[in-house]
Amino acid sequence: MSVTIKKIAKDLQLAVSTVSKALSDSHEISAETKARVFEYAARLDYIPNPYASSLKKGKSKNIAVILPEVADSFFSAAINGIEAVAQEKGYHTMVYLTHEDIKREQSIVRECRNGRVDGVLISVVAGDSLHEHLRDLYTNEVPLVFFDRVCEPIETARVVTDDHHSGYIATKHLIEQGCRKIAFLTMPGDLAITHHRQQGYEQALRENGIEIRVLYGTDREEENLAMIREVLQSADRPDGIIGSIEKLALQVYTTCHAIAVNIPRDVKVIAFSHLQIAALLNPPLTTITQPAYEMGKTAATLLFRALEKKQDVKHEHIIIPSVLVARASTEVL
Amino acid sequence: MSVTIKKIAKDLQLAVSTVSKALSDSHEISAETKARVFEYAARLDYIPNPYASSLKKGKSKNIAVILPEVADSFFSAAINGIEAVAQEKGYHTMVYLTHEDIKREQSIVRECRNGRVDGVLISVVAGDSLHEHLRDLYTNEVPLVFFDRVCEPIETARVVTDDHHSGYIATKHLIEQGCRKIAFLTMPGDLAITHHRQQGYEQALRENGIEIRVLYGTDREEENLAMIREVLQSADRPDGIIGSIEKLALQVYTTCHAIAVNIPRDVKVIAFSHLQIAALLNPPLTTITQPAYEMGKTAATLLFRALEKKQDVKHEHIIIPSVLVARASTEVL
DNA sequence: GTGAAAGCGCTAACAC
DNA sequence: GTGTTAGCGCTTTCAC
Repeated sequence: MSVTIKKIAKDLQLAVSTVSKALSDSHEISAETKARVFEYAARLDYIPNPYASSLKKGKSKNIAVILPEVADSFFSAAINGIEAVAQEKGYHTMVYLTHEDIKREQSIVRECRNGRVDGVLISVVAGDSLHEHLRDLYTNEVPLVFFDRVCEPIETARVVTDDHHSGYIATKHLIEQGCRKIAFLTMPGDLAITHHRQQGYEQALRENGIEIRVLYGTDREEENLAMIREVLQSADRPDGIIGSIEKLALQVYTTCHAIAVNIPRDVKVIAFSHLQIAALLNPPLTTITQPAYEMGKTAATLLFRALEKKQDVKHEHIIIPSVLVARASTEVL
Repeated sequence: MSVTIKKIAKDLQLAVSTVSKALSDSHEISAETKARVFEYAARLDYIPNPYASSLKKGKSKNIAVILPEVADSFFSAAINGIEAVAQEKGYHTMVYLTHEDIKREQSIVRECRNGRVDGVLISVVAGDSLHEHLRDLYTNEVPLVFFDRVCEPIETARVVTDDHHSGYIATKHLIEQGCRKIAFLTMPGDLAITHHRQQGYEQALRENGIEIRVLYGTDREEENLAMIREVLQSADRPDGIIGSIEKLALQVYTTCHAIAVNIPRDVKVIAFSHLQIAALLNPPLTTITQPAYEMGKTAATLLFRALEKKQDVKHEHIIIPSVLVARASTEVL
């Protein structure tokens, strides 16, 4: 068995409560006793049982990070930011992946409601508008922070990037580079983030009298590749494509390579992406780069404000700007 | 307050233990009572307090995944595999990042020793040979599985890829493509994984009477870029480079782009990498692709065998082969 | 400054 | 088939 307060108390001929207080450096305990306890605890390599104290205190020192997936470079970077803050604050990070499945999201969120975690950071699944499970968290007073993909009907803290504006400047960029037939490649469903990007796109097109053309991808890669191929080989092939999701943009690249459509000569491509190596692609990919690490860090910091300082952060809506990095994929030849 | 067994017992005029047994579907309890309990629990949306049961049962249903970082595509994919298995088994995944810092690794591992987690999956930090903290886990009977980066002196379950052989075939591949001055780019420190790759490299060179040339990177990107640049501009520039770490290989790409050294004409490049988009790079990068998702999944499965079936998996050393995918970066022009 | 005792929510041995 | 009870390891009143 591992060493407990009880054992320390017995060996040191002290009461359990005295040891407990000594270990938490209570002012009620004499310096001398504290020293004895600390020293002995260190000698036995005492590590407190987190469950006993969690049970008693009603807090776990755990946070949940619920993500659609982690293969994506955006979420990897975000985890980094979140975990960094959590570790600094002495919290533990539980990671859950929903794989874009609302059922999983629901059951995961449900499990977050009985003390296993003190707070939740979430980037919601795409494609569905159910959100009662999130509201329930809320009712159970588990602080909740949205980052990147928010669920708009739930009024709580959120950290996002300026998606509308990003969609707008991405589109303007293509127009400036001479594109006149610009397609917006996105996923179906009601993901606020892609909607906002699309709205920015549409606004820019409207201002320039250009026709709107939205293409929808699916979860299946082969289907997407076939669809993209068809579009690129069609008579009115777009001369510019905006990938609202990194994965989709890369599928455009794959297709172009496969059927020898030249980027940027035949079609210019810009992507919402967090890829570190966009510059190493063929051709280097113009990106709207989201501040993933920053967003993760900020979201976590917000959560800890709610947890530790009991501050109400419900109404904090933080927007961290993305930056457009122009590269060869949108160059005028 | 949230709903507890006590409340259900009181409302249903049953004993706490009866409710507890009913909820765990014990055969001691009548079907009728079970039904009443289940129904009422569902109606109140009862969620068991994990800490109470963990405290009592001495197990947490949590596992720890300790990684150097997560920005890397390899570890992202591995987390995916691990989390998938954990979720299926009803376990929770705690993710910890060491950022290659042995001190952090030590303190994280220490925290895993008092019941917070039932088992640990780890890919150890590079560059240091301290491992007493790992041995301690061991002594506390916390099952431990190494994946990818193992700590060899600790005799426990491990899931790795065939690094020696991979190093060997990577080198042979370069030789077959006509390279005669082949450099191995790696990190200093005693990481078994890079050592094995290096040994494979050295063996292939020895068999072909080619001189060994090992280049060491650091944690600082600028330093690496400067070093790589110097090597590429030197009189006896290598005609082939093996990146034993994905990041280093990409730094070679960055440098080549910057100083207009042509891959593969001037220098051929092959990398140990899990990049999905290696084919989209300029030029497409030849890789030794590690089965990251598989490795994560296998490691987790092994851990659960130890946890659930109490099987001794200490002596399981599973090797999952990597595959060489030849692309343009090693093409003969 | 220290100790005794209750109790967090749950489980499991044992009694009835 | 159901209830009583003790206790997991810790914190926190409240006595002394």
